[in-house]
Amino acid sequence: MSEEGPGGGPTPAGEAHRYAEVLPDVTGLDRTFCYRTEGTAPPVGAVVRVVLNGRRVRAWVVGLGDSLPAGVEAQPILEEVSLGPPPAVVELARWAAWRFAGRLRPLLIAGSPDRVVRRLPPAPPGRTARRPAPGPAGLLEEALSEREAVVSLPPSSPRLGLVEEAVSSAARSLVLVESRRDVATLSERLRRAGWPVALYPEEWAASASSPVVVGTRNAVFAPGRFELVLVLDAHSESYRSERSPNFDARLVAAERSRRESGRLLLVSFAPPLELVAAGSRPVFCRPDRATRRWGSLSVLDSRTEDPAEGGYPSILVSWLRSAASQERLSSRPRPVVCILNRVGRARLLSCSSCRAVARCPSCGSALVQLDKPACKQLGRLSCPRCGHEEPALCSACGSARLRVARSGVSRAREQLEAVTGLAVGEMSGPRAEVPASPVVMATQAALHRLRQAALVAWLDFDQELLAPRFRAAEEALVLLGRSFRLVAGGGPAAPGRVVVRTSLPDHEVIEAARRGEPAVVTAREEARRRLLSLPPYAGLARVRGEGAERLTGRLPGSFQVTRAGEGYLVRAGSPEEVAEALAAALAAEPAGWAGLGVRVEMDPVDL
DNA sequence: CGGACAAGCTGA
DNA sequence: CAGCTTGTCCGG
Repeated sequence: MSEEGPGGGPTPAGEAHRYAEVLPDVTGLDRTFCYRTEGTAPPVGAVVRVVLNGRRVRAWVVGLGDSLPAGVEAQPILEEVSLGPPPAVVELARWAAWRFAGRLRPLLIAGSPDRVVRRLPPAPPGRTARRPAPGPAGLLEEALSEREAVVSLPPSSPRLGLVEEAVSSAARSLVLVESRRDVATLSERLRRAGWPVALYPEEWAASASSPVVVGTRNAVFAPGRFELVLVLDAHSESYRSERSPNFDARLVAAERSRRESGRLLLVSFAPPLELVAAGSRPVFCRPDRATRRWGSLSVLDSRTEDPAEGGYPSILVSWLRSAASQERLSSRPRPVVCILNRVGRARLLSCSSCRAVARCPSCGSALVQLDKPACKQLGRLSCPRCGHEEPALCSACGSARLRVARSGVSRAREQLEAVTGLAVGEMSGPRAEVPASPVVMATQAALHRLRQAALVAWLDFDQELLAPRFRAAEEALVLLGRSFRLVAGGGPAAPGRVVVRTSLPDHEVIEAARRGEPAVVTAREEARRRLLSLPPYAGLARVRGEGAERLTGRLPGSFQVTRAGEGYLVRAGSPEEVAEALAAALAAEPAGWAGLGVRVEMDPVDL
């Protein structure tokens, strides 16, 4: 906040405060203002209506006091509109705004009801469910005796029993899941098992007192106090907000459970280093090898295959065919899924006569060939970075004979159809329909869209293993875990198979998935990131926008600032140091966020 | 953000 | 110079 709130110090609850510090619900205005309260002051967090600069706007009460900053004349609060986040959640949101160097408003929105709530319903009677039988080998019992713990279970472990066991250990639990779909399925199952469940944010009012609250990332700002916060699929990137402030619900959950003296339980088949680094939280996993296994992983070494097979080795083709024919006999056939993480027709083209690679004349990156809906004119080349388009001709020699050096899904679909003799459908993009064909050629979007698969085959897993991002290994392991979850749908009687084609069959990601031991990856990552001073052993932030230079210029000399694309990368010993320095630099700015025009991305993922 | 108000552009 | 666009400033 760039302004002083009303003074007067802390006053006992219920006392009639004369002034309220208020944050208007106005984009681009991250300042608080003081208003007069009439009668009983609204509580901190309440949504009120005030007149600001002649317009009536909604605002949150973020503080209360009995005196005004000098030279300010306060107008009255017009009305109390709705309940909002309780004071402790407002404080949590303030912490998150600091930690992720962003504005408070989006976080208060995350913690507020989506429609007007005048009063909270009475707390429902205690749980009506039976006490569930203890889950896998007392694993959870041990984990639940810790303040914070990580539980590492195979991707296809059933989750209802686990959630029930966890939730029955606390009077009130917050369960965070990665997707809306998970909210729906998990809450429905819990209700069927007799648990009173509130969905966040739809049942905002009920979530203030319901014994179980289920929601996605924003639910970490749900009202009330929680004895237990349970985060499922804690490896999921969906816990990180992609909008500014790009808060990470896992870190906010950890902060919240510390503040509320509750427990935090993170469940994941591939716990990221950030969550387990340096023994910060004990990790519990199944003690025996057999129950730890993820499933059957077939690795195809692309270095030893016959080049004449064109990337579709005969053994793979026979697996695809037999899986497809087996599914044909089933009453609910599951698709056989091949994944190639490249959209479009061709991702790399070179000239057949002069061998020049097709590159963008303005930015230099490799030109790609996309499909019908994505490009205006079929066959033209386009630049994925700057959007430049040109005809499919070699810019060096003018030849029209371009060779596809690396194909995308749509070309791979045609090739796969030719090589297997089966009907192959295509699935790419976030809202692609699930094709009816027995075989599906897809990008990784399929891992989220499909519920089940008979087989998942990664046609070029090198691309994931060697992706130029520092979290590539962990991300690749998550992709394999998700693949195993897809093929596990057939139950123990019909175990699915995951196939990986790679030139790196001994890569630690492959080994971790084969043995069901994500710690193999974590151990390597720990060493590497320490060596390279990468998170969690450093704090990183990307600062972009007009004021980026100005803001980073105000950081103390101990901060390493480098240019990164159209922004600056700030590096220090820890994220908290970066957050603190950015907050200080911002406080020196008279107009705050609004006047400066900067966007800060804390702990960026795409580096 | 959005309104208020000022300064700049256009056309008869 | 009215009438409109564009820019800048500011909010309790």
